[in-house]
Amino acid sequence: MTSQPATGERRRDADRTKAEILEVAQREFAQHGYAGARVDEIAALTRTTKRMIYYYFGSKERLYITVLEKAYAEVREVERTVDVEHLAPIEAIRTLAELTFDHHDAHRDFIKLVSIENIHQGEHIRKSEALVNLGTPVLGIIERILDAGTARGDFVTGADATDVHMMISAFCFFRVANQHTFGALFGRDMTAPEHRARQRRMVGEMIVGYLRGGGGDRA
Amino acid sequence: MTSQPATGERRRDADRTKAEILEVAQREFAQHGYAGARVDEIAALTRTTKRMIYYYFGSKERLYITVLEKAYAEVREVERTVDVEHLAPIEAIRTLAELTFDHHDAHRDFIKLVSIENIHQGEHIRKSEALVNLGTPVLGIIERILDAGTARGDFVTGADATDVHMMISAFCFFRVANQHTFGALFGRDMTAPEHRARQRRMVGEMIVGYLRGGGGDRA
DNA sequence: CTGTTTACGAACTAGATAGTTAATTAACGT
DNA sequence: ACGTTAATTAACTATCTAGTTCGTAAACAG
Repeated sequence: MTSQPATGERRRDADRTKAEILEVAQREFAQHGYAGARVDEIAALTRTTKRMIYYYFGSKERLYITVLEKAYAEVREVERTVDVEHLAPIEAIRTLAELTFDHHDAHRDFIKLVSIENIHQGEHIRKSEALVNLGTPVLGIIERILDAGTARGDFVTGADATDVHMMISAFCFFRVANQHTFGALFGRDMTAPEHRARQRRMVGEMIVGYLRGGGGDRA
Repeated sequence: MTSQPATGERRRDADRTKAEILEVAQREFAQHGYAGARVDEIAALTRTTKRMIYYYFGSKERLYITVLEKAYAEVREVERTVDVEHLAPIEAIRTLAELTFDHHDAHRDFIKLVSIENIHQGEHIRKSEALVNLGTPVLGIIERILDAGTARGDFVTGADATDVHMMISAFCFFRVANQHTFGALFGRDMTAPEHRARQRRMVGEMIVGYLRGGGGDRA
């Protein structure tokens, strides 16, 4: 019998140490911003020490970039498994919008990281080849839905896939990202349960209304 | 003849010192975030010293809150002078959306400050009575447009003013706030001139399409 | 012209913070 | 069993940063 406990609980385990650091770092960066997050605090919240952060990640910035990469990788994994193309175009785009809504609603930390990265003019995301090189599958999906819908005559606009993606993302992102200032100014927590279902319907109606051309003719 | 120069250029001028500090502070907070902004750097970029920042504002946090208050005050001033209610409901809401678009497009620093404030869970905005107490006039405007449109039968949805405001803001805010990550991932600078006019039309078509109920019936 | 107030600047400080050094020990192949 | 390497710890440091101390002089009222 060795000193090693049963279920892979080694005292020294590079993978689990790295994973734990990343998990805590994600929370801390999301909560305090890049400059506001403290390496000491991240270390204190793990079962390991600050030295390990530098051992595995080299610097605060590289740790942050790794957190970003991991967060985006998870998003892409979800997008990869989305299958809405068996639906009729209108239902397909509506479903995609609702899935985007659900995803944003469920991944608050990711949204904060994206906000933070934009405050810093995307200087870190640009340093990550992993992020810049890989495109996202979602644009292809939207493109095909748009083509099908236009062919059928369901969609009147010659809408652009990137624009449509932006429109959907904007709605889903905003209600989570700006919940605090919006709440303070308008006295409504957009992310509260009582608004969720209604707003989820809204994204679908918005995007379908737009694509059908309901706002098109100027009169 | 005194030593005082002609055009109000006194060597000591509390108002202009305060104003200069606020102006520089806004840029610095917007560019680096709350924690990332440096009081020393702000001071260095003014014609005065760090001591003056503490003399007039007391602390980094109070300086930041004052910057926020000033930024919001400017927005409210614009909103206050908006007059779209003489237009027919559809044109009124479309015009409001386009004005919101223009305003967000022109006030990048404001958008960054709002993003920063949300990263900090709105903890500073809540400390400002000036911001929490005063509502915004825009909700009233939208409400009246919605009522008029519903009465006429132009708008089918019993849409809520706050929701509509959110939908418009989301689109206008997102394309500016997230331009860097979006640009890095999709290779398109949403805020580039060549996309501006098209996206401006999009907001209007989106909101009108939604309010007319173009995405409503599920089929 | 003079005393008081308001505005200002230079230099300083205590504590925080990213990053390091160097010694230690667990794991693993042989 | 044993030497090598990978993983880990504790303590340290140089620098930065928000906030302060103290002294000075312009502006202004009488």
